[in-house]
Amino acid sequence: MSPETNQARHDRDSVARSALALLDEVGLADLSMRRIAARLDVQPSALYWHFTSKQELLAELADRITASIPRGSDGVLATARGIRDALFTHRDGAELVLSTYALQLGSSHAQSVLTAALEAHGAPDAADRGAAILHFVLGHATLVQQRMHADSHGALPTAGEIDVTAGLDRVFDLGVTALAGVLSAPATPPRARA
Amino acid sequence: MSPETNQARHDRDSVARSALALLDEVGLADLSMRRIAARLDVQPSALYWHFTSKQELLAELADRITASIPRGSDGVLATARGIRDALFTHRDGAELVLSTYALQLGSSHAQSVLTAALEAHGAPDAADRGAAILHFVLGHATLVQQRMHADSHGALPTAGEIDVTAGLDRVFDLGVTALAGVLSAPATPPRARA
DNA sequence: ACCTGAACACCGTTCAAGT
DNA sequence: ACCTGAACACCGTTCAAGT
Repeated sequence: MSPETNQARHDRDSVARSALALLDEVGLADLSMRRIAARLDVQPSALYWHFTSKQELLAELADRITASIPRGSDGVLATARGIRDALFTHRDGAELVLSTYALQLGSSHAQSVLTAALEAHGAPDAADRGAAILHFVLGHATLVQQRMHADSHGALPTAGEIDVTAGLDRVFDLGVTALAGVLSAPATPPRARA
Repeated sequence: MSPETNQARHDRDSVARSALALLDEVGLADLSMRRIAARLDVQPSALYWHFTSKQELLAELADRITASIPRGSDGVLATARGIRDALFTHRDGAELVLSTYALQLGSSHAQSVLTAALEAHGAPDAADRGAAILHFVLGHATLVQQRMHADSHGALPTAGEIDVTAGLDRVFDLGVTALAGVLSAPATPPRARA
């Protein structure tokens, strides 16, 4: 009985996976190194063998979230939805990716997927439009996700029976198609050019 | 010599102003209740006479930042720039307003100024476009502001001599004009309708 | 009306030392 | 290679008590 007696012995991957699971349970604000350590039955200082700082751990989590973004979706809108949905996969995922991206840590996978989709569509300023769409998606998703969670637990001024999330999908689609350029706008079919 | 002997005696306004000044010096991450209290020569617990929580204080700061957004600028792009510049007026202003707005605390002054500008321009979906532009501006400004400050202090992977801020103004203008609708696009002058 | 003093339950990080 | 134990310098918040 030497293999799984009860000693833990973790590595980078097991720490990150445990942290990601804890993120879903308690949210980013309560995701502390001490809580992660407790979940692994380990002293807080043990985490610093695997990650040099909390920031590095968070960057790893952000990378795992963006890594699940599907490449080569059909069209810019579908790609943008893929990014948004990846952010929504984990609690506070948008906020986490936004702040990590701002500090220029973590990969730029989302950015590259977006510009690829734009180039495939023949957009003129693929790089600039890709950046703009990414900024919009991150801002939008951060706002919506925080609001969604605040709604589910009643901790805000409830304005009657109105669902605050209603209409936000419409705003998202409008935003992405507008930023992508006239080519992929759904309401106005592209007029054949001479 | 009774008026200004040395006793402090503060109110809501003096606390908020001191906190805003400290924000510019140390940034949002290091803006603690204890630091604000120290700056006012007061015990940390004294702050809770004026604000029920740190979150309420931060919401007040966010309101003061957005209150400086000018109403009735000429055009949607100018209005959006006014919002961005107001966020840039204080260190981490964009991040602060974004997170406060997400929690649905603080005023929606920025939102209303934007939709007003859009309606004045005769945009069809003024409310939706206003929301989309606000999400874009908040996401964009948060990203840019964090990157700007990381640049000025050398704490990131410097990719040669390239200025990271270069081209971001272009992305901002492109994003806002695209989201506002074809009417106010600068590169393509509005073709006279029949 | 506004503040002190003391406490409670937490943080991230470092570092010698253990196995 | 991976972890413990103990410490350091912090947090936000509460609450009785002072003036």
